[in-house]
Amino acid sequence: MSVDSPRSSVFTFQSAVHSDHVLRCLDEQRRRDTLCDVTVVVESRSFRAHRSVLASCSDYFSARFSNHGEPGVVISLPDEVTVEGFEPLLQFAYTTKLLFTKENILEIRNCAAFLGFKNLDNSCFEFLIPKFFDNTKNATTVPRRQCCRMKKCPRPAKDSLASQNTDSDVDTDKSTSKATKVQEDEEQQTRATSKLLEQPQQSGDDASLDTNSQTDYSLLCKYRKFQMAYRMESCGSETASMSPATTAEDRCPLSGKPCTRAEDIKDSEATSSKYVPVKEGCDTLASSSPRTKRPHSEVSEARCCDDMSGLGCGGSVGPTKVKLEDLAEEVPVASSERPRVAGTAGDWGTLAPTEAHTSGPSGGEPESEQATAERSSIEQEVAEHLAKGFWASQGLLKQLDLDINRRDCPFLRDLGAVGAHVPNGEESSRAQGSPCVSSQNEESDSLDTEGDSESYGSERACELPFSVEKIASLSRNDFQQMLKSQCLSREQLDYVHDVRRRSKNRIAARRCRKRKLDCIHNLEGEIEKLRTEKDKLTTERDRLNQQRLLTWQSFSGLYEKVCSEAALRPEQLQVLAKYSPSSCPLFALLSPLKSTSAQPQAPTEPQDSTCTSTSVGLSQADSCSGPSTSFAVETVSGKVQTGPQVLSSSASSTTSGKGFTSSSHSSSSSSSSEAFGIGAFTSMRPEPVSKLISDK
DNA sequence: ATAGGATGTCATGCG
DNA sequence: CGCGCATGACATCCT
Repeated sequence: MSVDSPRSSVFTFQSAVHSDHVLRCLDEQRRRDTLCDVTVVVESRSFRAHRSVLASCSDYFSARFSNHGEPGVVISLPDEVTVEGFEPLLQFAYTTKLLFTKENILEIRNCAAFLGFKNLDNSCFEFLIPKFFDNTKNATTVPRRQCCRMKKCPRPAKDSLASQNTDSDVDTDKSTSKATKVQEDEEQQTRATSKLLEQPQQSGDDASLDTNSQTDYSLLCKYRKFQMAYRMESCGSETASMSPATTAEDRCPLSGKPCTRAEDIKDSEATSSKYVPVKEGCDTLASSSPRTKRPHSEVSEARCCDDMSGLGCGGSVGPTKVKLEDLAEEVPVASSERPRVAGTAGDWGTLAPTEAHTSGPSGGEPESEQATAERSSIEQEVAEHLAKGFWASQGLLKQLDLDINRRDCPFLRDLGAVGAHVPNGEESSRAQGSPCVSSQNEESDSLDTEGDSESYGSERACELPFSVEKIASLSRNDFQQMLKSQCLSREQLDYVHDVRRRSKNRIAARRCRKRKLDCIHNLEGEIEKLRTEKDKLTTERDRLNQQRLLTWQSFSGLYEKVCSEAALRPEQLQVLAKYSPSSCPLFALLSPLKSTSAQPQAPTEPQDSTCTSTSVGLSQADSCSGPSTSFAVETVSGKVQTGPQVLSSSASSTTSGKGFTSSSHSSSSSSSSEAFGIGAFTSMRPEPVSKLISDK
């Protein structure tokens, strides 16, 4: 919208939300199947959509629709496109958000390539796929594709995934320009890639396994002195199990989907010790030039190095053809660099501990700190990469775009949403109004938890030859060995131990808090469950009461009928009542005689033996009602309708039945009144009564 | 300005 | 005895 001013100046107002709004409306329409003019059939599943939207996003659809002018067209996609891959893409088309998991990223990528989906930065796939699937491999064999692509660095021929991906990406680009023509090629690529990625896919399964394995831990027990938590944690440290939240909430900060951490965690043991210093070394390189003034390309390159270092890229990379690991291992951080490196927001070395935050509120299994750090570092790295790609693709990653908050980046926004600290030059998501690039220096000192001023100030003073995170992440033995290998002063030793203690404690505190939260959540769930159960039981009780009343009334009618037909005299009735439980409706018939109200308005509860009356103790019977009697009532009601054959067996099988029968014949004052409990009530059936009467 | 959440740190107890 | 962990308490920062 533009408005002409009185003077010839032209002002432009550009809505920042308009496009979002339009897209949102389109998505809404799609969901409601409003104004949709195409049905896309994928694997026998139909998706309604707008041709214009699809065509805008996909060369494939664009080409297809150009041949179908009429609305209401149904397009069946070839087998190469699967629901698993297409659905996220469709969602992306309408929401700009691509939800992916480690499991479906390949499928999405293949579908995107096939369909020529635009604006899905290939570098995302380039980055994500190897990140997801190659991490368990020897890190040094995994090239950082973004670097390598540009530099065409040599790759091990066996690193099929990487090379394949790279090649595929090229094809993807191709397909973007002429999707319909490269379908065959794409198919081949797809198949080849899938084949080659079989192994990685397994790692994905592992991840899911781990995910599942951790869903069954009870936080409630943790609450009780955290016993279970303790057990699970010790377990989780080994199995790298994740939280149930992950589960649910412990989703990848990038996508809201379950993360790949399990895999990452698994090899964290193997990589973490290397991982951190490598980053440092790389960062040392990266930080050798002024961060703020570095053009984006350089930033990316530096980042690329970082990323690569994370992967342990052994190939030559980018502008700095240095084997980073060697650098990190061999070059002790100079005192002049160290503080900056450590305190710099972009320091990968500070990443691991910081990232442990990501596991915090998202819930989940207490992980080993290394596992957490490692897993999180992957997530962070992925997020960072995606963020870069996002900004770059949006043309926002420029020095001048100081008003772009990292929050505007979907990846980092999500990352921040889970409480993650964002490492690197870009300050943490907490920082307000922070420019995504320009803040690198300004915020550099306030970044990492591990990089608090005190730590690094002291570290600077001590000039320690190793990083803080190394201090914290090493095992006890390794730590001791490292200390021995270094000739440290007393002050340095104290400081190192202090750092280690605080770091450990920090992580422990996180675990502790997370457990508490999980316990609270679990207890809430349990309360809700119990509440539901209570409601259910209350309803059941009411129903049973109602049924009991009806049963009692039915019995009363039957007894009355029988007695009237038999024309029993009051004495006979009393005799009969003598051997009947007070709960028997027979008493109702005696009420006129005894001038008591045996009333069914409050149906007499079948009583316990302790309150059974051998005489006509109606009032007693009333007073003996108890909650446990409802079962008996149900028994009665159930058997009343079962007929004589059941009744006879039931009566003869119960002691009360026997007592009733025998006493009726002997007319002895049976002391078996105690037997007139539930069973007695159960045995009080019309048939025995009539039999008794007839016997009489 | 203030409340509340998140996080780090310290002290303490336990294994 | 040293160490790691769990946890309560407190401080600080941030929203």
